[in-house]
Parts: sequence; C-alpha cells; structure tokens
Amino acid sequence: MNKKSFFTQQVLIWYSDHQRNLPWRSTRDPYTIWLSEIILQQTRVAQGLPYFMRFIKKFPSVYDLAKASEKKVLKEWEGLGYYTRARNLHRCAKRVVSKYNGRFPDTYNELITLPGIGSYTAAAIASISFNECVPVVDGNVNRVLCRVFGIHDEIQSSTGKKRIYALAEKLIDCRQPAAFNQAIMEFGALHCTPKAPRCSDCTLAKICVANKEQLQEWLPVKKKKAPVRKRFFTYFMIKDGRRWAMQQRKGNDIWKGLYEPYLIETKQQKTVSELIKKDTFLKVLNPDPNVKPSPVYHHLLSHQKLTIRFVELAIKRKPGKDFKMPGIIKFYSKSALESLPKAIIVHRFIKEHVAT
DNA sequence: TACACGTGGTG
DNA sequence: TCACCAAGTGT
Repeated sequence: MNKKSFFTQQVLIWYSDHQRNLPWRSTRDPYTIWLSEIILQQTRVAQGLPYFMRFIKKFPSVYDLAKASEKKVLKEWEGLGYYTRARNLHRCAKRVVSKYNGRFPDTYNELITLPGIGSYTAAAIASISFNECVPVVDGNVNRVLCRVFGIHDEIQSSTGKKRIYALAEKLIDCRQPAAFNQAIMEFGALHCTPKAPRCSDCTLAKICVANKEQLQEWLPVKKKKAPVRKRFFTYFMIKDGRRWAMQQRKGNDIWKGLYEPYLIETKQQKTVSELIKKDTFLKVLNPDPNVKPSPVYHHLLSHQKLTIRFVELAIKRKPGKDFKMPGIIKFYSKSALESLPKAIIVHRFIKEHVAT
C-alpha cells in the first residue's frame, strides 16, 4: 500500500476509535453544520460549545435567525470575539431565506458566495452535509499534512497553500468525504497537537517525516506575527439620572457593531483632568474635577494591547438647553443597558459597577 | 498579499 | 510571564 492510501486508511480508523461525541456530529442538517462551523472558526470546541447550544435553542432554524435583529444576534455572540462572524452569520441567514427559500445551497461553489463562508467553511458544509468530495484545509489539516509529508513551505504562502490543498485532494476518500474531513481535523485537534504531539502512540509514526527527523516542533512553518499595537482607552460612564450614555462602534476597528460608553482614545496614558480639559463635549458637562478613574484593565487582543480605564460621570446640566449630546450617543435604562451587546471587558465592568 | 479581527487556554 | 494557538474570512 502506498503512503497516501495508508494515511487515509489510518486516519479514518483512528477517527472511528477516538472521535468526540459532539452535538453537531449527530446530524447532517446544513443549518446545524453551518452554525457549528462559523462558531468554531478560530475557536476551541470547549469555548464555542456553550454558544452553539444557546444559538440552537434561541434560533432553532435559519428562519428564526434571519428574522432576529442584528443586535439580538450580537448579544448572543457576546464574549466569543471576531464579531464580524456574528454579523455575517446574520447576513447569511437572511440571504439563505431570501435567495434560497430557506434551504442552504448544496454545492461548494454556491456556498462560498455566502457571507462569512470562505473556502474552509464551504468545503466543510459541502462535504459533511451534502457528501461533496472537497477537502477541508484548516489549522489542523495544515499541521498534520506538513508534519506527516514533510512540507517545509510557509503555510500562509501561495505555494504552501496550493501544495497542501493539492495533497489533501489526493488524500480524501471520495466514498466518505464527511468522515475523512472530520477525521483529519479531529486527529490534529486531539493527537497531532501543536505542542507535545503523541508520536509514541501514533499509527502514522512510521510514515511521518516529522517523527522520523524530529521536526514536530518546526512544522508547520509559519511566518512570525507583527508586534502588537498599544492603545489607551478611557471610557466615561456618563449617567443622567438613572440612565447611561452609550454609543455603537462603527468603522473599521475592533468591536464593530458593539456598544460602549463615551470613549477617548490616546496614544499614551493621560490624566483624566487633561482629557476632560481637551474634550469639548466633556468640558461642557462640567464634571467634578476630582473624578477618579477605575484602576486600569489590560486587555489583550491578537494584534493589540489595550489599557482601559473607566470614569463614572454624573451629568449636572441637562442636555437640550445649553448643549447637545453627540449624535451617536443614546441613553439607556439599566435593563436596556444590559441587553446591549458589548465587548467582554466593557460588559464585565458594567456588570460589576452599574447598580440602579 | 498581508494584515486586521477577540477571547481564553496552554506550556 | 507571554508567545502561541484555536474547525478562517474579508479586504
């Protein structure tokens, strides 16, 4: 038996013996598969699982998801990160209902045209739900194939991606594409792990280049990441009576679509009185000059390090007569405030510090 | 093509 | 501690 056939056979055997029992494994329903795949993009099963359960319960069908508001969908997504996924999830549901009468298209080529569905997710849905023989290439597949077949190209590079995809196309068992695709991913997730792969207990060890040459630590080859950008956020929790000012984030930046208090961002840490003095809007509010900020929170994103403080500010002068609130700011009661989708760090602060 | 996009777990 | 990672996509 040649090396490729052996690989395919062993991965499928390994999967039948070791696969986890996960809720989306007991169905081929494309809505369920699609939802699980979107949630699991760049996300561990343990982290995504509770979100999947809540989404299925709250939005049992693509119609339920399509008719919900974007705010509701974002709220359900709160804390999972990569919020564009949630907005595209919602757009995709609406598209499936409006353009496909509520039935997901059943081919890779049509699936990939939908928002939030790229090459990986299109292949996953096409193979798992519709038995189309297209290989998935995710982080697990990259790792497993680069190690076993000794691929030294950078996996982000054009040649690396082509080489890995071409290899996956040769390996996939077209009699059972759903099983093969899930098998190779599960094998990467549980056995051929990034750190400390279980080579001593691996049926592929005898054909694995990385095992033979002790290259597990070096494969797959990845390019180094850029250093993280540092940003300083000061949030002003503006309170007018029993209502709080919030605004929605727009533009091309983190947390797009989520809500937050009035924000002043600086390139370095400044004192609160400095910020107030310079800010035309806050100056008009005539705040207590001795307001003290919360201790700083450090929040790490993949490419940014945020230093965040919160300042609680009660409005002394009513807006309307002498001044107006900036257009994007609106006031929310306690319960309305809590129902807004927020970044996790903002959510936590508000939950802990906002009483009635 | 390279980079931006979240959060939490891991060694 | 902190760099790296986790079922990628959009621009």
